[in-house]
Formats: sequence, C-alpha cells, structure tokens
Amino acid sequence: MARELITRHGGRVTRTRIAVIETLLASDQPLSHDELGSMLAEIDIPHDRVTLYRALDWLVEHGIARRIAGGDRAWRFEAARADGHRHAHFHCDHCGQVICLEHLEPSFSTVLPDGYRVDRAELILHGACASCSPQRSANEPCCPH
Amino acid sequence: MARELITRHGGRVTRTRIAVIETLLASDQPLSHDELGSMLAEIDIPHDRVTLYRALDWLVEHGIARRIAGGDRAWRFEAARADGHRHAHFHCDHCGQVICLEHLEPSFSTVLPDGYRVDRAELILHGACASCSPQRSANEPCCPH
DNA sequence: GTAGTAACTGCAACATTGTAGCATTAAATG
DNA sequence: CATTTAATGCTACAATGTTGCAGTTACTAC
Ligand SMILES: [Mn+2]
Ligand SMILES: [Mn+2]
Ligand SMILES: [Zn+2]
Ligand SMILES: [Zn+2]
Repeated sequence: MARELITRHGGRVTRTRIAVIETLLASDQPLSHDELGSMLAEIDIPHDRVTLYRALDWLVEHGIARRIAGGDRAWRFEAARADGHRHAHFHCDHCGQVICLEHLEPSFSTVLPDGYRVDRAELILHGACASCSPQRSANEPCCPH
Repeated sequence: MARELITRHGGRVTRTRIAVIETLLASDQPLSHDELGSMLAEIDIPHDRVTLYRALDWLVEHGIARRIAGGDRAWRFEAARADGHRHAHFHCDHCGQVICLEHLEPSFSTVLPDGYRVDRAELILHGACASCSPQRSANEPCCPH
C-alpha cells in the first residue's frame, strides 16, 4: 500500500517514507513533525530531522498527505483522502491536540475584491478538548500539560 | 484614545504601547510583528523586539487587540472591535499579505465529542491576491515576491 | 517637585520550527 | 555487479518567539 503509493508517484521506496505513510494512514488525527518523529523513533526507524521534513514535503507535493496549520506554529500532516474530501479541525489550546471534524466542511461564500483567487479554505475551531475541559472531575487524569 | 484604552485597563502609558495601538487602529489589515516593527521604526519609535512582543501580548490579554494565525508561522494583530465583531481572513500564499473579509463570519455548527468546548472559530481562505494572481497583465507591477 | 514603588524596557541568551548546501549512501535499472 | 541519481545525514543558518534579569520610567503619595 505505502510502497505502491510511492512508486506510483515516481519516488524511491525508502524506510522513512514507508513508515511516515503508514503512520499517517493509521492515525485518526493530524500529526506534527515532532509527533511523527517520536512515533518513528518508537518503532525503531532511525532518521534525521531534516529527512522527515523532506519526506513530508514530498508527500504533500504529490498529494499523498495534506498540510494543516494548527494555530500554534507547527504544521500537522494527515493522509489525503482519495476522494479529495476536506474537513475542518479542532485545536485544543490547552494540550495542543488536533482532531478531525469529519462532518464539518470548511465551506464559504464571500465577495472577494476583484482579481483575488481562492484555492482553499481552512476552518479551525479553538477550545479545550475533553481531557482539558475544566468541568471534568478533578481526579481523572488530564493531559500532560 | 490610545491613552484612554491603556489606562482603562490599568496599564502604564508608554511610547510603544501608544504607537502600537494607533498603528493597529489606523490599519485596515492585520499586521505581523515584523510589519509593526518596521512601521514603528519609520515613525521614529525606537524599541526592542521583545518590548513589541510584550506590548502585543498585553493588548491581546486585555482584549484591545486580536491575534490571528496567518498560516505562515507569524502571528498578526488587529484592533479588536468594540462590538466583538469577528470575521474571516484571506491570506495570499504568494506575497503573504492578509486582508480582512469583514462580511464573512467564521460560523460553524458541528457535533463535537462529549466534553469538548469551543471558544472561537478561525476561518482563513488561502489563495492569491489581485497583485499576485497570474491573470493580471504582465506589465503591471506585482508584489515584491 | 521629590521620593518610592512596581511596571515596563532593553539586552543577552535560549527554544522551536523549519531551510540550504554538500558530501555520502543506497534504491533502481540493466 | 556497475552505473546513475534520488534520498539521506550532517552542519550551519534563518525566522519567530520566550525567559531572566538588571536598569529605567510611569505613576502615586507626599
Ligand atoms: Mn483531518
Ligand atoms: Mn481582520
Ligand atoms: Zn486538550
Ligand atoms: Zn499577494
């Protein structure tokens, strides 16, 4: 699956690329470079920081992954859907976790000044996730924050 | 006006704060720290990078300014409206300029998992501004990009 | 106006996130 | 296996932002 995605786009099948694709496909939420780095380290895929940046750039360039601007200053990445499906995201301002809002399309309709061209819309809801919301009972464990 | 805004919130009236507030109020688009720094330098307000960061933090904390995540990794700031009005923004991926879409409210309605709390929504349209759109006549000046 | 005090500033050092150049390694191909 | 060149690893650098701390300044009380 991962190998085929890579060769289909004329890339070379390397350890890091395979692991990144498989990790993204297995994740139900977008992952930051840093998170991916840790996950790769855990499954014993040695790699350089820069290699990971370049692998992710390559995946985005070829439409295999999508880049999301979280609202903090770190990109997050998720596997692109074959059908081009897009959705909004929720960013927990407390622990930094980002989740996908599968059923919320970032649609818009607006009058832009003449000559402007829209390529895509990003909708991000900010708030606190369940683990970070203050109303939860005080003896349940919270996020590492 | 600026002085009053500051004292009303129990802050000390300083050169930098006044200049920042006045610059934000006079601007029709959100400004990055860097842009603000240049503008302040032009009107002869000497200041340290860090002072500007702290002035902006203070303004946001007190609801005088609002912080916007452009999509590149630099915050932008705009004067907050008295009526709490919010709107979406357009980010030119070519020259980095951000403009306000006054009439586009970043509304949303979605079912979040239990326990999640939404504080605000950010909607950013990405594309090319009029100066950067390719269809413009080739002998008009374009952005510095 | 002077003095006292806490808020604010400026500077230096550091943190995080990401890029660029370049020599080395290794995936693909025949 | 030998050749080719894409991909990697390393080092150095850039952009954006934060922290600690000593010194300055805006405000308050007199
Ligand atoms: Mn998603
Ligand atoms: Mn705006
Ligand atoms: Zn959280
Ligand atoms: Zn532009």
